Amino acid sequence: MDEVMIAQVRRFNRVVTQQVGALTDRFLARDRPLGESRLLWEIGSGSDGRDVRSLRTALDLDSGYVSRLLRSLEASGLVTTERSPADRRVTLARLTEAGEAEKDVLDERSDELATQLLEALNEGQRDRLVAAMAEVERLLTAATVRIAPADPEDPAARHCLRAYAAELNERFETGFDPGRSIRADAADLRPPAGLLLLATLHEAPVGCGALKFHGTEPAELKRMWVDGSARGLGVGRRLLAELERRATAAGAPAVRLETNAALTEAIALYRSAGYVETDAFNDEPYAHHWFEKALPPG
Amino acid sequence: MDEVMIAQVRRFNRVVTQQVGALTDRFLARDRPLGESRLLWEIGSGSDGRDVRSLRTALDLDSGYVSRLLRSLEASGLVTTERSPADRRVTLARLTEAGEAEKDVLDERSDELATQLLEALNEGQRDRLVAAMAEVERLLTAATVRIAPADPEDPAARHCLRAYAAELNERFETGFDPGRSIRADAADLRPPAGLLLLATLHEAPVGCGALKFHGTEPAELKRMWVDGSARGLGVGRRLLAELERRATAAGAPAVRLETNAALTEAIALYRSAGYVETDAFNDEPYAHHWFEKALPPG
DNA sequence: TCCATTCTCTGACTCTAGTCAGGTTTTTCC
DNA sequence: GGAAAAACCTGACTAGAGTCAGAGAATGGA
Repeated sequence: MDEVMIAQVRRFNRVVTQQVGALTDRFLARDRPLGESRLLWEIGSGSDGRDVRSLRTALDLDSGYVSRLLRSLEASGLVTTERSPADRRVTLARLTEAGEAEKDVLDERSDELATQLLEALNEGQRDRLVAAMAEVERLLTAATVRIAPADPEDPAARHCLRAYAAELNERFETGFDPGRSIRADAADLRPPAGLLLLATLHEAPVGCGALKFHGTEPAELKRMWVDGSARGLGVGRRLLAELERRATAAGAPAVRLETNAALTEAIALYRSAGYVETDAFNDEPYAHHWFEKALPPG
Repeated sequence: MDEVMIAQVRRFNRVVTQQVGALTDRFLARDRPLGESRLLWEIGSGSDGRDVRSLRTALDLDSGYVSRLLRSLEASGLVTTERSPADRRVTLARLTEAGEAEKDVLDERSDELATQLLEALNEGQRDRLVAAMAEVERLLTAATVRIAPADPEDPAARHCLRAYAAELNERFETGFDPGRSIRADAADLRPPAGLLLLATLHEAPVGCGALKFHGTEPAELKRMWVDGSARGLGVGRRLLAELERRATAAGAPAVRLETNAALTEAIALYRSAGYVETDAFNDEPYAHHWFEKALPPG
């Protein structure tokens, strides 16, 4: 890695944590511990109440700690809690009117902070700053996406596979019925028969991709999907590259896939990654295009 | 201010402080309180020792607190302190060999963190991230520069005025002797005769600019200077705009200035800000060009 | 010389943040 | 139905971060 780049990243980290980080904290904490403000903010204005479990994972806090913070917010009249009717073990937290007002104040202060930052700049600088911030945010998010194998029965993986099917059903002119399509069960996507890669951002699943191995025959690419919120971050490309690496490692001479004409971005991705359209190598009813890419010998 | 911009800045703040801030802290604190690591880092590798006072202002910490942190670092053998020979009230802190080694470890971890961030991206994304980070850093720094009037005898102002003279002396072919130039004493740059604006980044002075008023005659622009470290941030332009605003407020119909041909960036700035070259209106020996700009009636 | 100021240190605190080990109530799975 | 797991809560702690008042030594200015 280039030293100049590393130095730039470090300088950025220092400047940003000092200027933005410190300010943000100072603005958020107003006569109240920072933890409480953050929790207040995170509970947000959902009318249904936010379950404590999701608060814990979102803020990465100890369950006892969150419980105590909630008690304290309740004591100040900013939050109410109740047990969920659906599962009476889980607690739902909800902002009171005073809590909403307090959150609005935090919002305002946050806006104020941002405005103050922008005000010192002229219009051209402002535009460039905002554009650069968007770029940094996007790429930092992209850099945070982790790709790792997962079991197809794992809840996060199942979420992705369901979302995949739902999206196909929405986008295909004919809809999509998994029963009519060539099957790829959990067992097919689990080593040694195949494998499934999961892309996660923080703890949330944002994409997947799978392989079915066929010994010394080409491996089949399956279940490529990226969540809408994570598109444009290069997740698909990274999944594809990692799948190819693993196919090579498993001894496959090539990767094959079939796809539907409605999936234009996917097709563009395959082409730009070096996949070449070939004759149909199976009778998948939903497919319009078949692609193949030779792998370097592993 | 545009709502979209504000929203982007806020999103940036959230994402970046979470990802960068949290990581940085985690990396810096290794079996040692974060405060100590930060202090260790800030003391740095100067062979002369760092005076405790400057550490306090740099980290914005209570004097008692810093003292305690230093004791603790001393106890771990990472730092030595001694009284300054010049002023035996001030303490100088210096890293021991073990302290240097520890700082190197922190450096390495910081590099590692940056590398890890970049590694998840492909080459194109990496280049774009680094470029955007540089832009954000630069503009964030620019936005942090504050411009305010100051007394010409104030230490920070004197620093700027000295630096101004030193730079002219260096850049003018003939050198610069303030005695031969038209005078602008402290009294001339203090209301109501005139005024001095100071640009500061955090607490450090990085630029200045002054006006001498002449009743209903054009005001004279004097002592425009920007520190090398702050060039390219639009500080000069902001100083100029603010001086014009204040000249208008003081009832001046125009602003005039003379300048030397060696100061090419300054001349470019004046032209692009709407200044027009005129005949010589004084006999300043160091001047090659005279400019004037009409002000809107205040 | 003497008085105000500067610089640092110490002691005595407070508060926030966070951890850990149970314990209770529900729910789920077999 | 019963055991295991999940979700949350409480109590008891620890450590870090920081504040404040005051003391002592050195310095600078009148």
